[in-house]
Amino acid sequence: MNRLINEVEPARRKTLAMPKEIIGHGTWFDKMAVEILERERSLGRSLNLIRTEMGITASGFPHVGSFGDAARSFAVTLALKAQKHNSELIAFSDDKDGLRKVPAGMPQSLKKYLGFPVSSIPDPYKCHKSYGKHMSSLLLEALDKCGIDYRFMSGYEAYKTGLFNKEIETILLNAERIGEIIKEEVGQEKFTEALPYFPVCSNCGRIYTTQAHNFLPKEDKILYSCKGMEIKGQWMEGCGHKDEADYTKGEGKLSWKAEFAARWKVLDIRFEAYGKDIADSVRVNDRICQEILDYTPPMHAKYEMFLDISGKRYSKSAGRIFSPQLWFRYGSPQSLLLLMLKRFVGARSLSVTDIPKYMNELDELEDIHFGKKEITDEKERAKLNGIYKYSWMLKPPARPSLHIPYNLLTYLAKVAPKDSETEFITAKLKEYGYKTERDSEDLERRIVYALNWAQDYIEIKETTTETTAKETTALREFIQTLQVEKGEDQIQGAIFNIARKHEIKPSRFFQIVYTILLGAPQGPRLGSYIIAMGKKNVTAALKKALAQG
RNA sequence: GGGCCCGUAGCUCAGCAAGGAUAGAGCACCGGGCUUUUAACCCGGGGGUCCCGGGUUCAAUUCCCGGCGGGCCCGCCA
Repeated sequence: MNRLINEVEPARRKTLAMPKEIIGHGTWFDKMAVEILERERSLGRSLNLIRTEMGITASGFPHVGSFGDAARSFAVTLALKAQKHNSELIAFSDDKDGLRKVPAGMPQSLKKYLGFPVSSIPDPYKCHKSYGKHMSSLLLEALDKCGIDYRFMSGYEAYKTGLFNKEIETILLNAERIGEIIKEEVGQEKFTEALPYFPVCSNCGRIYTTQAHNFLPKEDKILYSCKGMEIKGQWMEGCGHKDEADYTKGEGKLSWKAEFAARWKVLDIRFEAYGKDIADSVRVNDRICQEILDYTPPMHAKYEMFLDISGKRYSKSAGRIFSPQLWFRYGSPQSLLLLMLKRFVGARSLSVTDIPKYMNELDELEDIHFGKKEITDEKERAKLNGIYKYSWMLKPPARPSLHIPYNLLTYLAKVAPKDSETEFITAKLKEYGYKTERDSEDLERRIVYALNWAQDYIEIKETTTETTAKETTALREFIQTLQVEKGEDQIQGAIFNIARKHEIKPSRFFQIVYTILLGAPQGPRLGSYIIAMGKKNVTAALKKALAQG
């Protein structure tokens, strides 16, 4: 093959060396699907149903990171399906986990439930069966909104119904070796003594205060004592109770250091992505899965955490929650999916202020998808088009939508007069030549995003500005004129005339008026804006500014 | 102590997965157009040792190794 390339003239090399076939939709996910299939084939496992998995945290508010896990895993499932293999995503709720900390913004009354499994804590908002259910459903709502399809499983139910019984037994019987594996991989010695299982204390109801020290295989029982544990730098005191737990009845759960392995084997999981914060646990589980449970663990993909603008990680409990719901206030589900899917690796700073970028980028990708924008490189085109399709979870719309730059919409939203925002914006867009009658539903959604944005992030302040005596006189005259002039053009013209009459550069005079009305040195065409805003309001604002200046 | 990510235009970044021709975008800046200067929009312009050094290759911003600089994660639980 190499020789052949060398013999042809250089200009043709590319076409010969390049024509590697584009895999699937040309994205990372398609490549991953191929790798999974190759791996499964070489392992000789059945390809009838290839399962991917994600974990749902139920102990705190879901944030965009948890959402990303789901979006990426589901994209892999879709890629597998695109290659004609049956696949499904398991959404496994970690609702048997204990509450470690009361999340910021939640009632302090929850403190008494610290250490309790989140599925046995009442929902403080009273809309769900439990605290855990409330939290996990927030994420599930976001998934539904984005068209992410999954099979839901509850950890609490799984333990209760004995789904992991056999694996728990194997793990407990091999606890010593597991303790060594953990020590080898992460240097933690705790499990060389304690069993990798947390019983729920039959006396105080907490799960993280117990230590399991003996396993009685014949009776399916685990002996424990409720001695307390350090969680997130805080000592959680145990009640001192000693008892036995029956693991077949779900009277406890496996530690994460061994639970994934059990899940992978029982559910026959072939792919699971994970954030780098749990990389150690995954490594440990991979070994336990292979060496103890005799099941080759799923293929993995590791992704980075999201950072906020100051470089700190988005934390579920730090009160800086960037939730999917927050995103949907300013941007479409597809724009969030685009963020998650366009790149797999790499840390990313993320701020709400990035949303407009992704909204615009999605429009650009849509242009490529519908052939409105030319991309000469075939591979590049396939990839961008693929990302677009995955942003729609492979169900892209049949027709392109009406594209309006996000910043234009927020700009219009900012200056739109109260109570007639949509009308004002639509009228302006029409004036700029946009075909607003088309796709009015989509347009309305875009306007709502922009209005939310403007409301939350752009402060309109009527401000005063330093003016010279000449300028003050001019402003007074302008106020007078406003009482008389009726039309947009007349007002527009009057500004020029008054400025010239008082020997002020029109640009300076415009600046003054904009600053007073909008708090910014420029803005929309004033004649029409003043009409839209209402002459009374404008007059009042100008008078106020004069009085203060 | 262990591991990971990032370093591309003045700023923010894309491109890097499966290496390919003059390396892109937004913002900012400069010039022009849009019924007489302003927003939006459109057209044009300047601006880069793709962090440094090796290696692989016909070909490296892209892959590999080693530096330097910035940042993150884990080291209890999850």
